[in-house]
Amino acid sequence: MAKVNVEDLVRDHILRGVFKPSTPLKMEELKERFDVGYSPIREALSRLAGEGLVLAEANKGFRVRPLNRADLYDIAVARCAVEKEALRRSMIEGDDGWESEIVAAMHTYRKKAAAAFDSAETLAAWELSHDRLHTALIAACGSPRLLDLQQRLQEQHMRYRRLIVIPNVRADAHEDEHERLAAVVLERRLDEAVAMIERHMMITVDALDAAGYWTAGPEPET
Amino acid sequence: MAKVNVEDLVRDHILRGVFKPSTPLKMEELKERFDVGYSPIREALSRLAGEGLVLAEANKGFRVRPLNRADLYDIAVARCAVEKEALRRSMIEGDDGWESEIVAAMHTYRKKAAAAFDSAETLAAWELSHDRLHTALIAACGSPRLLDLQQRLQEQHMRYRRLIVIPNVRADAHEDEHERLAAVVLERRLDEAVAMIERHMMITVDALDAAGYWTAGPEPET
DNA sequence: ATGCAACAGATTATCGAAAATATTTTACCT
DNA sequence: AGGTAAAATATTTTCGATAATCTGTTGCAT
Repeated sequence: MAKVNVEDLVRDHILRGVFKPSTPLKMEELKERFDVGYSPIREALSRLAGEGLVLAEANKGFRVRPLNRADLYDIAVARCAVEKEALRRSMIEGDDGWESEIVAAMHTYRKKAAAAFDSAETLAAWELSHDRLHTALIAACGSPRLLDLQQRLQEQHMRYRRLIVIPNVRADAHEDEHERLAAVVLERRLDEAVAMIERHMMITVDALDAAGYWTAGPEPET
Repeated sequence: MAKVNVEDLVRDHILRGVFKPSTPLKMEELKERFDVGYSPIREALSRLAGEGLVLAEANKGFRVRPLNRADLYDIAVARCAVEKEALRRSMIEGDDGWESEIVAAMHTYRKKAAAAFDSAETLAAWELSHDRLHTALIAACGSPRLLDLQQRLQEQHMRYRRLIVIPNVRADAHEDEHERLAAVVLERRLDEAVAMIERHMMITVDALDAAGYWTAGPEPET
């Protein structure tokens, strides 16, 4: 069998929703499913706990981190801190290569967005191109830590974004916030870009609020 | 024997410099020293790797993360992103309780700073009060993630700060940047405070540069 | 001498049994 | 019935033996 990494495997399962929020991650079950011993599983879960996708309670094992509004809002706040600073630095330092990567990412994003609702696969492809675009924007920031933080926060955000089909993809491309954001970034209008990304971070929070998502069912806090 | 957590134990050893930068963390040795089996050690080291204090290489084990200028600078950049945003939110949301905590932290800091150079213990106490002050400033930001990130970045920063005795404690308290920073924060002069903390983040970078620290010996990059 | 392959020693990574801890069930008393 | 204690079961967590991998060394051919 191909050599696969348990951490990535579990992460994928969580992000794809195979392991649902709050689900206990039983040792026996994971051992069976991935065909590995206890040690690699515990190690992987420990790391994922540090990453924020998994919750660990002493002597009670691990479970998939639950979703709630407060946590989503917090992700947005943290992303705000990271992406604002990273974008600022990126727009100051970014060279021609950086610009062209943005143009390329934007092109892909447009294509994937157009076909987003054709199937589950094209939807996933759209999501991927979306995250890639955001990464491209800050790619020139020069800070490994900011890039890594963005990556992790994007992952955590993804689980929430998938709760609803975000009504953010318009037939008219110019209606899409990303079009305008990318344009402003490439024109190096720094303050405008930072302000835009700050608002942009709140889209999923607002969308779920507008849909009444958190009021519908009884909210599971734990 | 008291029930202790291996992760905290190893973290302390790294931060206190018992385990020096780049030192391989051998399983056998740690097993012996802490009197535990392999599993808890690997788990702890995995988490510490995610935290950034330890480096993990597949099939080559773990070692204490090395120190170099680029990494210190990156810590400063990340702290900049986190503390600027957190301070901003804290200054907007902070109530009377928050203010009084700052006054208290500042008082302690002043006392510890005055006695900082008496002994190794008082120096450590000063460091602790310093980090506590910074935490107090952003305590009202309302974001668990930003608070957690600050904590982790402070830890990572600590190893660098200890490389030199930072000539930042003046007999005249008003010369200390922290005095002015705390004052500006309490007066809610937002833009000034954010600008100050941004500069403040670079103190250790500049101090080590000024001391020629990185040019002295041959820099170990790996 | 130099390069390379096979061997030997050291170290990490994994496994599954055993110990520790939590949870559920049962039995008993008021 | 309601509540508590003890036993039984389920689950996590740790341990040390074993397997896998890396590193350095020897011996041999060029």
